[in-house]
Amino acid sequence: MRQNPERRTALIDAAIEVLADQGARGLTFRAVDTQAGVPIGTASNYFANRDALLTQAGQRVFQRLDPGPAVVGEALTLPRTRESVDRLMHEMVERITAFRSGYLAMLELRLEATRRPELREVLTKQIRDNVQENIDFHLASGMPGDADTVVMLYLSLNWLILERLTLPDVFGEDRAAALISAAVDQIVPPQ
Amino acid sequence: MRQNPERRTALIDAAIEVLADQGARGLTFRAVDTQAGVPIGTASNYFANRDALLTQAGQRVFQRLDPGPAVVGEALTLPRTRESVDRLMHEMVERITAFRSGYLAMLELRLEATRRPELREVLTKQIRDNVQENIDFHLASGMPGDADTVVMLYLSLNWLILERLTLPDVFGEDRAAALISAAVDQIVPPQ
DNA sequence: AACTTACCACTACATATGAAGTGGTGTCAA
DNA sequence: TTGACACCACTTCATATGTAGTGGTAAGTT
Repeated sequence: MRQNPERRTALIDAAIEVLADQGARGLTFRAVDTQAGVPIGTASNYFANRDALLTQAGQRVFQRLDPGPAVVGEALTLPRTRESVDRLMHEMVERITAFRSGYLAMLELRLEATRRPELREVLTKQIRDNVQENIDFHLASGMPGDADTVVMLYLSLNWLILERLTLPDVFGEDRAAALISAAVDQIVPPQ
Repeated sequence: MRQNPERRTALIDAAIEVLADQGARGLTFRAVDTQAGVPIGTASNYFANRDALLTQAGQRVFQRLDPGPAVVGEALTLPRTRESVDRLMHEMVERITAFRSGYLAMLELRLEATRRPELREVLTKQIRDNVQENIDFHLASGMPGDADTVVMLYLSLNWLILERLTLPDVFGEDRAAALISAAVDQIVPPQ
């Protein structure tokens, strides 16, 4: 098992692209090698088997989806209004939508998780923590709404993103943007 | 190309199971033959290629998810209250969740649609019509809420189902059920 | 400066899996 | 007897995996 961390990360990122492009079943050592532009056999030297590749890709997607301290810090300076929530939700959806391959890879992994208990555990923990973080942050920020509000936004906006990334013409570009605001309007309680 | 319609339907239903079990990439003629319990080569005699199998599976899932006149008729006898909406949503989620393989197959097809324009068109039309039917039905039923209400329920409950079917332990069984009601509470306007 | 050790990139091979398609045979019914 | 279908076998092709082996480079040692 090789150690070089940059190369390792590059391979995992390549794996994410492969997942998005070709699906979970298309994720092979060779496909990752090709995507990463490294010689055949390299990925095989870095990961014991496909499972390792899958779980590490799952973790990496979350790592890359993390908004980072800049965004979080900025959010805390906003007034505690529904308008601020609206703005934050737009930002979040755009940020996630922009990482198309990551989101699609995540969906592939979810489906793969129905067949692989180990992967399922890893993903369950990640998602659970992620939801909880969102709830904690929302409550700490003093924005209007409770834990259920956050969960509802999580549910509806996730499917909205899925819809945009898989069947963009179901709702058009504009309608999808309007639906973000509609979600906030309906879900976040008046102050 | 063979004609026998029962056998054809049986093969498409087998394809749905294969999609759910093994993913889009696992959908091969042989896998369908095996799943359907027919001799190798049969599916190949009924469908010109994989694309035909995929698109027909997509249509079939919707066909099988259709609630049927009994449910629709009953819904129209309900009082026009938020409680009725709550009940209908529970029914719908249960009905869809019960057809696990169909829903998972649908998700596989969505992801596959990112790579296949033809499939994408078919699915886009199906989903669009489906959403529109839901809106029309809701408005015709006189239940509280407008078109946006229906869309929001569509978004949030779909992701809730996805969560239950792929990572059931993120929200437990009970919490998931409670979230259906929470969605209705937050999204359907007071009367 | 020469030697040693460890790590890594890359290549190549042995093996396995499984898919597609086609053509042929048997069977039943009109 | 002719046509449609079910079933089966064989060929061809494509692609995966895991591992062994080769050579290069960098760092530390004597």
